[in-house]
Amino acid sequence: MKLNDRKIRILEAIITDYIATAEPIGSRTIAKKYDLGISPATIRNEMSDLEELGFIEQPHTSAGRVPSQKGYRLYVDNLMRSKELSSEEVDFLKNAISFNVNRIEYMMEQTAKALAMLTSYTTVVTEPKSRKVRIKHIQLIPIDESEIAVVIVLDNKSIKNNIIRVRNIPEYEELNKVSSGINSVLKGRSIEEIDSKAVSELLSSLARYRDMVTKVFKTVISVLNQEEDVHVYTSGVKNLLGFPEFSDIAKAKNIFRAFEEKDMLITLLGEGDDTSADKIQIIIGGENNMEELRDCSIVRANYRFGNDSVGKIGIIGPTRMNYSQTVSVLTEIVKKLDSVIGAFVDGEDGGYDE
Amino acid sequence: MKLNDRKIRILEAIITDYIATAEPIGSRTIAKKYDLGISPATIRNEMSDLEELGFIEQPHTSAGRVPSQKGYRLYVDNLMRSKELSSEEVDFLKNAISFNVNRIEYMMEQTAKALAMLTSYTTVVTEPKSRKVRIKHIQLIPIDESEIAVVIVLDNKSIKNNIIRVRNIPEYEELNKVSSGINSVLKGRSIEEIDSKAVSELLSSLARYRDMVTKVFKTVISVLNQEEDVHVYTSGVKNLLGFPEFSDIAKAKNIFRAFEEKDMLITLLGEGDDTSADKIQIIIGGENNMEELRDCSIVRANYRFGNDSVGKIGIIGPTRMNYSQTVSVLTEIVKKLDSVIGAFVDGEDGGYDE
DNA sequence: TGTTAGCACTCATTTGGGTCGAGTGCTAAC
DNA sequence: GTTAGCACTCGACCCAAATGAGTGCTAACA
Repeated sequence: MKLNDRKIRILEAIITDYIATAEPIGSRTIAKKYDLGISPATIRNEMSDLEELGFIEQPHTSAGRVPSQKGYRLYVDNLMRSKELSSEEVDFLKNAISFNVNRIEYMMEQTAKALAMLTSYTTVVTEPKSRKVRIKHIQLIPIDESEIAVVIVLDNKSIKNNIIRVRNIPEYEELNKVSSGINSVLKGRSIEEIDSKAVSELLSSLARYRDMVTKVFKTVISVLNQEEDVHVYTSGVKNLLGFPEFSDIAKAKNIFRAFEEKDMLITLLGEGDDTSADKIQIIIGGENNMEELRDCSIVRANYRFGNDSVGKIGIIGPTRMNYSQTVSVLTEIVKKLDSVIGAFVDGEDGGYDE
Repeated sequence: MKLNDRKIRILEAIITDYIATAEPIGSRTIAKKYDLGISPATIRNEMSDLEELGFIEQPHTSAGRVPSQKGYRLYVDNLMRSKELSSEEVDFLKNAISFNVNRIEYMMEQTAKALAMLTSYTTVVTEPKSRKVRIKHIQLIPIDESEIAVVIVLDNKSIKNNIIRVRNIPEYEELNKVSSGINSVLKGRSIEEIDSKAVSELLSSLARYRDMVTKVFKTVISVLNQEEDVHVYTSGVKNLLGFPEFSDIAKAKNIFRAFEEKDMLITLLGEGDDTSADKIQIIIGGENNMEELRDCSIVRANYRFGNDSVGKIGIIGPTRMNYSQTVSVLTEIVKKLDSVIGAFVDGEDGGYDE
């Protein structure tokens, strides 16, 4: 049996309609609503074939057909036409997000929110993360008699800090010298580039502060390894409650459980991941391996931060989500983020704030 | 009409039962389940009185009675017996939360999660915040040719940082001197204690770096004013979906909307607030002014951080929530937090980590 | 040979009536 | 003041019939 042009047109009609209405659709309705120039009976025959081919299925005997996972896949890969964003939508995104790279967490939070509002699905955004991040500067700051703060400036513009407790804290000037010593060894290096010989030399030359310096190194390593958990911003979870497929409370609860588990979200965004890929990826229904999210699809993308580090954005909706619009919105936002962040990292963006 | 002892016992029975079952309760059931030594008919008469007094109400003519807001209020204020936590519960809290004050955000997140699990309601926790926070130290760190990081150590153990862009950045040594100058003026001060004369003197003595220093002060002010938005940790939102009162999707969606609005949560935790109060506060049903949360009650408390700054914890459940258990759990956790944080701030807690 | 009209059949959903039972209020007797 | 008895109310539940959207099959048509 061949998937001829007419079958494809019918399949497209079924998917379009189902995306819009969430109701199974029958032959008569297709004939009436979509001008295919053939009668319901013919459509019935074709639908019977489409079902046999696995592109659509029937919830129960006397109901219409709905697209199957395989059907959506065909649609997404071959049929879907990309949709231009309306100027209102572009404006909305521009106004809803303050592209202020100094407050990157805030920006990501706003991005999540804006996407959730625009698509009326759920949005998940992770902070950018890099394996090759380098140290720009390390500074030790005294807090009180028994504590100092270790401030680590990274070359991806983020600043991490941690408090450590040590027994004897040197005077301010002295502490600055220790800072300098540590900097001389670590500055400009990524985790793989740390020279362990230089480190142990430094340790012996600063024997008086051995305890402290060891702790500092420990902190640095843990920061570079990004052991601390990455932030995840979620928005619009409530949106899903509006869709009829989740009006069953039990189902809804299941999905919500997934959204409360940060680890799950991270796997969801990372699964089968090709970090270098610039392309938007679409994961349909059961293609993700999470039982809880079997009735959901995910449209996700990476955004660049500098040359090397990437964050992820995912938009999660019902399987019959509006893929075309979602892809457009996501493309737009990733482009915007890339350009804003890129300009910032390159220093092209003048913008000395007053 | 007087609220005699017998009426109170009946009211208590109604509330206890309704909290457990979420079903309206009738006179016969009370007579059977609770050994009050009177017949259903008598109970009926008393219930009729209780209804007239406004402590209970009838969803519809042929149903039993449910407690009214006024009824819960009476119960919470006068009738409720405080319940000891079981040792399992205490253990659970102890194990679920790693009381590590160096990672305060993490600790708060865990606290929210643990409370949500233990109570099976929703928990909201805000970071501690203080109006009288003082500066302990300020450090300027060079990032590149056009940017420096301003790191501000506060006396509540938190460290804030911000990147500012400036045109001409002095050498490292010179920058340290500027840091020192700024410190001499700001160290140990809260926002109200900043000496504006000293500031302007400093500004003129550092005329070369006027632009930079001005920006640093601006940053400091904004940090001290805590203009940046406070973190809120929420956990267990999905739990509410398990309660029959929210099995109506529309209602659930409404509530979820509230939980996605950070501002709403903050108001919720802060409303009619007495920051100095150590007491646990209970807000029943419509007593909060949020339409969305009319069917919810909130049990909330402040926890201290140092002498002066406070964070808030709120547990949100259906109006018929188990007030007694919730109060106990919350009391326990606040006590624990106060002691952990207190010990840390006072430096009594030795704990030099190895 | 592909298309279509016609028809019997299926089955989820809706509708309406009937019963059940939990609960009430009232009255009269204790 | 308490209780037994009774009529009444009304939501919940069940069941059967009606509805209608949809199908598959067959036979006629172009």
